[in-house]
Amino acid sequence: MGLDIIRHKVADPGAIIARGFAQYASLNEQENSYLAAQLVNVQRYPARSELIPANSESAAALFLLSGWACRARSLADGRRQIIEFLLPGDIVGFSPTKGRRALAAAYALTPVTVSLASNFYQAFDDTGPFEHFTAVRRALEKNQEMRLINQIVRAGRQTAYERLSHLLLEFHDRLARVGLARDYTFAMPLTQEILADGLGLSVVHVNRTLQQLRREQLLTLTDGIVTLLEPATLARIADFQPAD
Amino acid sequence: MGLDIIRHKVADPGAIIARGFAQYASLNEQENSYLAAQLVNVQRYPARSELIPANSESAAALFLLSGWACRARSLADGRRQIIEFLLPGDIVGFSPTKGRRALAAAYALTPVTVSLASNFYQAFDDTGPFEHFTAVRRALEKNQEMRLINQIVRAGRQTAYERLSHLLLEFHDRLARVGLARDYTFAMPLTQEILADGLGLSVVHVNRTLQQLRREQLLTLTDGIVTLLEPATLARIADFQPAD
DNA sequence: CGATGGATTGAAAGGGCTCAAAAAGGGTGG
DNA sequence: CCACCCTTTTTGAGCCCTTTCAATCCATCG
Repeated sequence: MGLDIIRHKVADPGAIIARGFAQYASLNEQENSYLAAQLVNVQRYPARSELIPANSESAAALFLLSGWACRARSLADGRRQIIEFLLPGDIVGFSPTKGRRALAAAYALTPVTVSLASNFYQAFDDTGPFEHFTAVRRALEKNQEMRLINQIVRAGRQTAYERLSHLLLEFHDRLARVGLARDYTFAMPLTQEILADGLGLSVVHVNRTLQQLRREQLLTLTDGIVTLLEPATLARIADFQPAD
Repeated sequence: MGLDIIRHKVADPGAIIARGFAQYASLNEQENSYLAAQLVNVQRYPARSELIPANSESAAALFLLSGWACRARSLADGRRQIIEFLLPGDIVGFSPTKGRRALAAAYALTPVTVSLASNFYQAFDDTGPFEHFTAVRRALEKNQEMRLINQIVRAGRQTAYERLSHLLLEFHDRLARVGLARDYTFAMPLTQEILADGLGLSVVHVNRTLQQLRREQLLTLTDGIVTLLEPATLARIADFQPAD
């Protein structure tokens, strides 16, 4: 198998969703089969495609089976800010739970495969028939809020060096939870321009900051594969605390 | 009355909560009286006090009747980032809805009066007995997420000049909704240091940026009273779009 | 009246940006 | 397998927005 796991070549693409859910509640048989049934409608989108338009309303959920996506907002003059990154196992446009109205557009950053689960959010309501989904929904909401808060702190008060370290630690933490990291190595299929839009930096500065981290032997990044060589040092630099 | 409204001297302090709720759903009599009953336990806290510790769990809601608060996170070396500002009418620590665990500490920025509503969140659940509260909860969650997103875009991609304009427009928008602005004039009881922590800037630069905005006749700010003289121009500068 | 917190100003340094161009990859068609 | 094109990464240089460090000013208050 080798790098297969890291490169996200998994036999059953739906397994990643189940693995994600299982972190927060152990589902019963009924719930597991409902979940599996929701994942059958698989679709592919190319990089850069808009998965969910801003201000759109929908009761459907998009489970991200493979590939990376983001929610982003652009200013009138073209500056773009990525609000949050969405990784395999995440739900794209999870926010529709609230008012069912996307507050920012979601885009594919790489080619992605998603499962379109229409009306899934109904099952997620407290009033839904599945007792354990509420716990999962709350956990996902909490994770999302934590991501937004981290993004604010990074952009508001950290240097480029700290920001980049922090974001990479976050990626590792999130991927490791769904089994997409081996030790401290994981795939990060993002261009430096995308990183820049996520960090609130210029591409050039992302490049130079990455080089600094490499020069200091804190990490390697080649061919889209990141290895955090000194995770403890990076965590200290970035003031990083993993979600519980 | 004059400036009384702006200075937040209102006869019935609980009215501001009802006004806030009424924006999102028209409550029935039962709901209104439940809400009123929740507001009787009024408490005062001085500026700088910690209203909700980070990582604390609670099913109680704090209705902010008067004064301003924030959620904030500090880095190990003392740098502080305000995640979001909480204005009169807001619910402090609203996030406990999710997992009932505060992700960031909440602090009073001025002396505040709050109503402590224990177990209020139960009434907010979809399973609660009050049919209109779900709509309100969703609207509040949406507003909060929008605030976090705005904070990210400001800090990540806007200049100091744009950031400050944007934040002041947001304050106006939010205060106007609960009747705490007259035209484009409102009270903003924040020091420049607090603004700096909210904007991800240094105090000195906030000061200079404010002076620039004043010099250009875009606003006035004296004695904690802001007047946006050219709201349309400010909105264009800041790429501001009010919540629907 | 000294003490204190906040606003303001000046000067200098620096982190990060812009502009520009060169390398390095990665496909694609011939 | 090479030529060509387009994207991405890397470098260099200069600039500027923002920060830091220090004072000073100002109002409030015990």
